[in-house]
Amino acid sequence: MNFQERKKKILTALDQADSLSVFELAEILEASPATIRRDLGDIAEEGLLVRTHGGAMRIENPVLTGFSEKSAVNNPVKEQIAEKAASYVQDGDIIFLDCGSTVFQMCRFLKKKSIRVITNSLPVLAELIDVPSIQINLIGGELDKTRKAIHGDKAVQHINGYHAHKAFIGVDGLSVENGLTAHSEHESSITTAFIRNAGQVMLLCDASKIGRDSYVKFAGLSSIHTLITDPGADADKTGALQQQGLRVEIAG
Amino acid sequence: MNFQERKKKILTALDQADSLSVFELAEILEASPATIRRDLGDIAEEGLLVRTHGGAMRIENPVLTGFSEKSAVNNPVKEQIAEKAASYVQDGDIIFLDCGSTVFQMCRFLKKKSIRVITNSLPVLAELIDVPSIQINLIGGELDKTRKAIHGDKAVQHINGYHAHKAFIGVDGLSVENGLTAHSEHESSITTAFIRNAGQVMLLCDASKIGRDSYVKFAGLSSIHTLITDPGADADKTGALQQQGLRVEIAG
DNA sequence: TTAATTTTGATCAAAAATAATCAAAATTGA
DNA sequence: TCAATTTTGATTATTTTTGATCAAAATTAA
Repeated sequence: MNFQERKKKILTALDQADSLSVFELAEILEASPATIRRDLGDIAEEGLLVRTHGGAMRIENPVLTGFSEKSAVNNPVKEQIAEKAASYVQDGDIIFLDCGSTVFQMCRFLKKKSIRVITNSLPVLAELIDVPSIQINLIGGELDKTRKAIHGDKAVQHINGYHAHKAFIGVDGLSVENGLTAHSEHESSITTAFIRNAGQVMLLCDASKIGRDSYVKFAGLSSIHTLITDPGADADKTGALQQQGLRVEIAG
Repeated sequence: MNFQERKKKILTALDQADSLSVFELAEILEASPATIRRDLGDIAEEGLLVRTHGGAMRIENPVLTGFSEKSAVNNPVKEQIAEKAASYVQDGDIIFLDCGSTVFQMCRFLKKKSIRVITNSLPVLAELIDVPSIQINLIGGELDKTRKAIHGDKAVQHINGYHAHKAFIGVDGLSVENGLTAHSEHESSITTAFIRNAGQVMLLCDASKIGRDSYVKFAGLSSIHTLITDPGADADKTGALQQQGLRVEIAG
C-alpha cells in the first residue's frame, strides 16, 4: 500500500472515529507505527488532520471546510505541479492566485513564505488566513457560489488596480493553434486581468489539458511566461509549445 | 487519552455544567489532578475557559474559530436587535451589511429572503453562502485577519461603486454630542462609505453604547435614519436622540 | 486576626511517544 | 537485467507527558 492510499484510508477512518491512536491506525492499515507517524506528520502538514501525541484527531471547522477544496487533494499530479510552481515564489513577492484547484494546492507549499497574495478564491483565502507571514488582498465583486470565487466586472477592475510580480493561473485548454481557452467568459476575464497585471505569468496545467481546446479563446501563448506541467505530458505537444517560445517546466 | 482529547472533553463538560472542580474533571477524564491542572492552565491561556481556584469556569465569548462568529450567539439582546433589524429587509432589497457582531446576527433572520447582500464581513459571507435566494457581493481589499473583514482604500472605492436600499451598521459609540464614533479609522472609513451609498441607514446598537463615545468621530446623527436598540436603553438618552430627529426603535 | 484546610506550582522519576538512524525491501528508470 | 532511488520497519536516543511528592500560597473557618 502506498502513501496516497494510506492517506485516503487514514482520513476516512478519522471521519468516523474522531480520533485514533498511532497503534490503532497501524493495525487498520497493516503498517508499522513508524510509517503511520511519517504519514500523520505529512498529512498534518497539509492541514487535513491534527496531530496529537499518540495519534491524530479529525479537523473540524464546518465553515472553513465548507470553503476547502478537496478535489485536488489526493491528486499527486496536481500536488507535484503545485509544489514546482510554489518553488518560484520568493519572500517579498506579490502574487496573484486564481481559483483553480491546482493553484489552490500551492497554498500548502506557500505557508512558510513571507508574501502578499491577491486572490479571488475563497478556498485560498480560507487556507491562508491563519498564516501570519502572508498578507491577503481579496478581490471584490460578485460571488460565484459553486466555484467559491469572485468574478464579474468589479473583480476585473479590482485586479487592474494592482500589479503583482507573478501570476499563477489555470486554464481549461492550451494549444498551439488556439492559445489559452476557458469554459466561461467569467473565468477568462479574470484570468486575462491577472495576465495583464503580472510581471511573470505561470500557467499550471496538467497533461490532460495540453493540446485540448475549450470554448472561450482568451489569450495567446505569448502572454504566458512559463508552463508548469507533469511528466505525463506528451513530448510532441510540449515540444511544439516550446517552439512557440514558451518555457516548459516538468514537475516531479 | 492525550491533551487534545481531554481539552475537547473539558470544554464539552463545561458547556453543560458552567463550572467544574479539578477533582470532578479528574474523575470524568480518568486523569490525575496534576494533569487536569496543567490542562486547565493551558486551555485558560488560549482563552477558552476561566481558571478558578479549585477548578474552571465556562467563558462567554470563546475565541472565534475559522470564519464563524460566535461572540454574539447566546446574547439575547443582540439577537433581538438583529431580528428587529432583519424585519426591515424586504424581498428584492439590496443591502449593505458591515462586520459587527450584532449585524452578523441578522443573517439567521435573512435566510428566507430573496435579496442581494454587499458585505465586507467573512462571517456574514460564510453564513449566507449556502442560501440560494441570496446573492452576495463581496467587498474587495486588504484582509484584516483579526476582524475577519476587508478594509482599506480599495474597499471604500468598491463600496462607492454601488448603491444599496439599506445599510445595516454598528458603531462603538453614539451620543448627541459626538454623533457616531468608532475604535479605528479602518472601521469608520468603511462605515462612512456604507452610509454615503445607502438610501436608508439602520444603526444596530445595544444600550451600552448609547451615550458612550469612542475614539474616531466619523458621522453625525443626521446620517442615520433609524436606531435599533434594546429595551435596556436609557429613556433620557434615547429621548435626546429622538429630539435630534433620529427615529428610535426598541427591539423585543 | 490566626489557625486549619485546600489548592497550587515546582520538581522529579517513570512511562509513553517521537525523531533520528540505518539496513532491508520495494520501486523505479535505464 | 541491474543500479539507483525511494520506502519501509526495526533500533536507539531524545523528547514529551504523566503522576507523585512537597513546600508555598490561597482560601476558609474559627
